[in-house]
Amino acid sequence: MLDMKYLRSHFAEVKERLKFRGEDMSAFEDFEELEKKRRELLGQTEELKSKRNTVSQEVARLKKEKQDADALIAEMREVGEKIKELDADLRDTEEKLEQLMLRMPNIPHESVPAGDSEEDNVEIRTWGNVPEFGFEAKPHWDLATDLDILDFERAGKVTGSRFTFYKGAGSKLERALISFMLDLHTEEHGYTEMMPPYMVNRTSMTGTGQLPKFEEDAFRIEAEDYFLIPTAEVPVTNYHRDEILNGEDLPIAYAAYSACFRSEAGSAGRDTRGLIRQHQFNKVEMVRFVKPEDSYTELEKLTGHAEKVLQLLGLPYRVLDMCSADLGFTAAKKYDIEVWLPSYNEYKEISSCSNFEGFQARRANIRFRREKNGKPEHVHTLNGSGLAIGRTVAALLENYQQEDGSILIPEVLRPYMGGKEKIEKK
RNA sequence: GGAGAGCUGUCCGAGAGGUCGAAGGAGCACGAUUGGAAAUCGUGUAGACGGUUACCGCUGUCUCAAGGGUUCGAAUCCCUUGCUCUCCGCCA
Repeated sequence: MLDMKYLRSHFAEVKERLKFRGEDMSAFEDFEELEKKRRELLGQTEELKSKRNTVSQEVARLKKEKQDADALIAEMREVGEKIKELDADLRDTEEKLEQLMLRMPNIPHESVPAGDSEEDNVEIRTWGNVPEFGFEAKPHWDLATDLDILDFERAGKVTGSRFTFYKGAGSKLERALISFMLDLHTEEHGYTEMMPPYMVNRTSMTGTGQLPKFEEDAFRIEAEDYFLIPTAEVPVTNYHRDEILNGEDLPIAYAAYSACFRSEAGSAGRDTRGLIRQHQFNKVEMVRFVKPEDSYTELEKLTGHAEKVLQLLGLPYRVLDMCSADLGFTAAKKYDIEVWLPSYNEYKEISSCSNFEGFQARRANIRFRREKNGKPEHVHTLNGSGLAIGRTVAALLENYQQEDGSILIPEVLRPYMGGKEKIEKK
């Protein structure tokens, strides 16, 4: 959510910035009028309440002195009715204003490149060498099925499409990657490990920006009105919802493993094979709560932490600076990290590192105090995948495949794989 | 799932229709005292949203789990929801 006071005084400017990201502003045209109406109603009702308060004290005094207060009480009864009316009107106006605000996307940072589509994202660096195979390389779904380490078919029977069973060395590899990434982030990068709930309530989903606009992307538990988390970002960011943090404790950094659930509404027909687009996948997520003035250096740091995982795994990747059209609803600035995927013969997103500035902090009411008795300010929040595990498995299988269909295990993972050097057919 | 108890400020805890943003402690901050500390004493110690303002500030409204209701007036009475605790049942 944007800052209401800022919006009030810079509405024209904000409109320009949001048009820059391709947002249709017609839905927000009512903002100024609603905002003005809100303040008018607030002024009126507060004035009456003030009157009621003073007169009520007067009534108390008269009664104490055994004097007649009936006239005042009658008068206040009317005032009470009027207040009730105004309050109802005010509530209605505030509700409309809030709904509007909750659907207004974040303002892009000035460094965000202009663009109309994902074509305009800017590649800012690449790392590693794209492998060249002296044989016909296979996609990971074929490799994995041959090795009997993934079973998409039976998952289809047991649940439905876009699910999988990990099996044997495949399951162990998934587990190894989770442990490896968590250990790296906690031991080398200073994160505190966390395992969050996989279901959250509506308030949490609204806090991080998945709701109200993107409800169809999430799985919902109807009986409780809970949502399966699409990413650990949701529970972990909301961990500090409605809190005032101690400025000295910032930055606060959490690394959380969780399963993630996405309905993939609107993705029918895309990436139908393999691990790339599943309804359920594992991910290690990094979340940072920082001071506003630090958030852009923090974003570089966070992105570096995600890149480090790929470097240690020896997987070639590139980093993209997301253009104005591809920023997503909540981010002010976003880098995507894409790993090389031989089966696609291109780079494919494996991590997304974002600076939300105060956008989530305002929604979720996460603040901090610089000094003991200082005024609370909103923190800036950031998060990034470090990394999506399923896609990492896909990349490992494809990039480390051998001619005989076996998979070489990168050195850093071997301690987590019982010392095993390769995955091969039994 | 059944029965019961509770939810007040950073924490503990009073409060039972008007004088309550809320007694009293503790904690914390600052000051006095001290060679320094402990102890002691003094002072201070919410947030949101408006108005006003160059700034310090001043001022109004709201907030005692959340939302609604009764009343001239609600922390206090009523209703709904959430959460916590105890006992029973079921259970990884």
